[in-house]
Amino acid sequence: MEGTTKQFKKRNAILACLQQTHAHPSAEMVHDMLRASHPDISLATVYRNLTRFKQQGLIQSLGTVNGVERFDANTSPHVHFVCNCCDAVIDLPQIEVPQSLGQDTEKYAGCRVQGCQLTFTGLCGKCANS
Amino acid sequence: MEGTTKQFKKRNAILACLQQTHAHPSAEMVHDMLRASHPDISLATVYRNLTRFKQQGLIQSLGTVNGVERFDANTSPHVHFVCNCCDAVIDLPQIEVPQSLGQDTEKYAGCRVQGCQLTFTGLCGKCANS
DNA sequence: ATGACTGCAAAGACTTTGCATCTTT
DNA sequence: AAAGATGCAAAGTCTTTGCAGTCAT
Repeated sequence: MEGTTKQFKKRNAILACLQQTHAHPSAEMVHDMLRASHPDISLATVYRNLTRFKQQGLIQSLGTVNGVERFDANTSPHVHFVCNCCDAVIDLPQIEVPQSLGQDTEKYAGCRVQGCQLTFTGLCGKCANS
Repeated sequence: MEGTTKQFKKRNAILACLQQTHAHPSAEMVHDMLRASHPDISLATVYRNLTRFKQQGLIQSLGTVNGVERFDANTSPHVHFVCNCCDAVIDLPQIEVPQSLGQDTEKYAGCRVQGCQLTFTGLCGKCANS
């Protein structure tokens, strides 16, 4: 068979991994997660494919948390919370950034806004209670 | 004299540099800017003092832009615009993130919010017209 | 003397890249 | 055979750190 999910195609596994998790993983986290099913997958392949997916718009980067880039397969704009203690990243699909803020930005900065990212930081539930 | 601004005290020069610019510089940008007045300043000293200022709360990090950390001596929470083309960072003191969003975040994520960062991205005035 | 700050170079952490190999068409 | 994907190791960037020398008190 020649479908899109041949077992030896690691690219699909990497994308699937990102789509199935809510952990907003780093390259190394993806690598670790895939080791069970693909014992010989290399970190370079993970990096190469993450870069590719990013360029294709299949995933987005959340920027770096403690020096490490984190990724999200949910490319629709949404708000995140990052725990200062354990580096967990939590989605907040319920929250919306008022459109007017983008318009104000264009007005005040004389720029053209293409995207926006709102990130709250603090302590996640677990870390707050320990 | 023994004031706080002895010429051989580079720490003050680094902080002053950050306070006097709106460029939200990286360590290397600070280093370059200070070379004129302090020809022998080392990049390590800049990094060391930036780390120190951050810990002391004298400056804040904006996170990384294209893999390079950027700093701001304005520690009051405020919105930024980052140009995708030239990496310029622009302050938007006029814009405010509704308080309610932080409260909603605590509610939905079950977390304790300590800070928030809103960053718009796009093309700055210069890059949009060229 | 003691403690603090710095330059330099080495080390570290994260990411990218060159090359040979293997797979797929 | 040709194009593409991958592993491995080397290289590259950005940042931190160890150590010795300098300055301040």
